Amino acid sequence: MNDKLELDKRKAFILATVVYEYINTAEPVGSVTLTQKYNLGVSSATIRNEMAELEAGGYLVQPHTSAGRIPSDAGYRTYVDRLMQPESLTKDDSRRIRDEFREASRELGDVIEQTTRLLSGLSGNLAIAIAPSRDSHAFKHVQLIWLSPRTSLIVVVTSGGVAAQSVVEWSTDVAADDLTRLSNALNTRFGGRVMEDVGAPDVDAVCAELHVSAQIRDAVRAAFAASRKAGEPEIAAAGAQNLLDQPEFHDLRKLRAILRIIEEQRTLYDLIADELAADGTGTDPAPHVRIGHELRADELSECSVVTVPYRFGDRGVGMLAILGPRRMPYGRLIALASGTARSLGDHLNDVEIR
Amino acid sequence: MNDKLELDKRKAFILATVVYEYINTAEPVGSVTLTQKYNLGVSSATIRNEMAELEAGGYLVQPHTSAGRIPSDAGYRTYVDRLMQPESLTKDDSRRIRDEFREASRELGDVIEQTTRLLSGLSGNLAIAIAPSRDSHAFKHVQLIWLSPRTSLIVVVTSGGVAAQSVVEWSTDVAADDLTRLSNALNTRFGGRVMEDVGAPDVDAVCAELHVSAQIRDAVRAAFAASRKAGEPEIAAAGAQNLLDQPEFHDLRKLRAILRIIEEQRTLYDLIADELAADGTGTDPAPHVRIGHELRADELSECSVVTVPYRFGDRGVGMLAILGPRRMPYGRLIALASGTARSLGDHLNDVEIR
DNA sequence: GCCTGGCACTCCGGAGACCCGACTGCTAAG
DNA sequence: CTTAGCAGTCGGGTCTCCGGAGTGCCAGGC
Repeated sequence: MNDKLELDKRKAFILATVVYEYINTAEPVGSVTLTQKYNLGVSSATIRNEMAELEAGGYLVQPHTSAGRIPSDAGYRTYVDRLMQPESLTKDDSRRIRDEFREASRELGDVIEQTTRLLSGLSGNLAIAIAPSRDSHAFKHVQLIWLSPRTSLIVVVTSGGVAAQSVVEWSTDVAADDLTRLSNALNTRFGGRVMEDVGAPDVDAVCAELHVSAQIRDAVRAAFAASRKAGEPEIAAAGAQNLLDQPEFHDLRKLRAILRIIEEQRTLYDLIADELAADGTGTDPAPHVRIGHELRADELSECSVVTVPYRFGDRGVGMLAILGPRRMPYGRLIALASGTARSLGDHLNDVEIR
Repeated sequence: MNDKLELDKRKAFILATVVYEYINTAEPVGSVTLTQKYNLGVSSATIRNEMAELEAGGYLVQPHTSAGRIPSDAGYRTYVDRLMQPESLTKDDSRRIRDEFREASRELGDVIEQTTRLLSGLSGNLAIAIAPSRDSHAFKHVQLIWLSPRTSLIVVVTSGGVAAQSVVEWSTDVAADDLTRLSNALNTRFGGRVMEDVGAPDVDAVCAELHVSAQIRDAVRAAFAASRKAGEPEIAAAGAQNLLDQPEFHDLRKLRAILRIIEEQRTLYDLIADELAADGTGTDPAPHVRIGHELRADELSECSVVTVPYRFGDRGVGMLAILGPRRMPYGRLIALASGTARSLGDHLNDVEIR
């Protein structure tokens, strides 16, 4: 393999055309097809020579002798990075996106799910969304609310919104005043802190000062523990059945592997999360494409993923992704993902989200 | 078809054996196989005659001439209702169920999901769970909490727990006293009501009495709307990839149809919800089996579903289900579903669930 | 030196042809 | 009522064959 192979204008055009044709037909493309469908001004023999060189350069591969060529990972990569012309949203698509978000839910989890359904429908592939993590949020407020002598409500609020709330039942009567005093003490003590810094010992200290019963102390502890756990990533996926249409997934073994990955949210999350980390603060919400082995997962060696981050106010950065066969219409999917991410961000930031 | 065909002892045994054998092998079963593997005391010719009668009676069908027989819906039905011997949980299974719930989450949604993963793993089929609906819950408490001059927290509590909470931002300063007064007024007004009876007009009336700003009124309205919407059914499914192992789903068209149903939670819910309604208050948590066309969905004509209700304190009745090919090990799956439902119910009722 | 027409070669995949095996239904006899 | 035996049916696996698509290479032309 000669990695240094420079692509002259004609080679570039041929490569682009092969990729384009293969994406549309799912059939290996040969030199004659090329000369017939696209006017290249040269004969098929010349194309053959060029294609042989492109194969030597690692951009194309032959499934078997006497078949046409299909793009390699590197071929797709070059296509996406340098040859493809960017597309913008069609009128129809952007209208459908707008309409969808016009009546979107106000519940973060619901919005995420709805977005994946939308994006999988538009793209005809599997769509994935992860919600911004609520890590590193500032403590804002805690309140113990008297409901009845034997029941109370505990609410913990962080900069990310209400992080935990629960109704608890006491075995003995509790006075409203005591709850208020405890609330105030906790608030002064924890004000300005980050959630990670509020541990069980801190809660215990305050409770001890006020001679609060063990029962109440445990309940408060649990509430804080839950509010820290609320930072767990939320993730949604939709459109798995779309993948069945693609001939590359007609093989049951491959299909099974993919389905397993989709159901294991952990793997799915990891798949996209490194992109999140790489993106850092995500000042530019640029779409990223990872192709085949770049995904570093054997089961996904025939897949590509388009990811695009979106920003949700002070809650951080979330991620939208489309997973499909390597042979995907990159231009269109990038436009769709970007457009959807933008609308999703707008929706989240405009509307009061719970 | 002669529906009145009475099954004498031998016919019953043959039918049971055919179903059993087909469940285990997935191959149409013929008369010779039967005589060889099970000692019936008669020759294969006799079995052939009997099987022909069973086919005439509608219990068996032949995929094509010169193939063995497979059970019809009616055949499975008879097997499940009258011929099959009930199984109980194996030691191993019940241990795994117990272990799983020992460290189960305290979040209802999480528990539901975890349960489907457990049940799909144990059963090797698709597992579905729906959480008890929170419909018809009693209003308990509403509280507007002062966080800062420009931000407040609104919490609505129903008999089902915290139904809605949100942090709202005001465009003008708000006094803590006003919030307390409004909270008290709302509580006295709505105390003892059912959530369905608390509409926007009621909220408006109280707000008007106290001359509360439109901004606050709208926020309270939204909180109540959200808390009514919290009654929406929660549903989870896991184990779709298990279905790929079954030869009946190797046909891509069928597979696609099934996957679509699984992803459309609405359909999935409907599929199981009528069972919920039929079960009523569910005093006896008996498992139900629906076979093939009994499911009233063409896509599922080759599937069966085992459902079993579980009770969650005063929140109502939820449902656990296993969906798989008609050719499923009914005895084992019924035992698994029942056992899991029991443990799930115990867990939910013992632990303080948020 | 690059392009092109032509030719020989390769290989996949679909269409038949074929046979084997697994059943059944039926009949006649015990 | 049961049984052995037999003829008939049908699906599915295997084998062969052939056409089509495509390649690589070579020799000649611009």
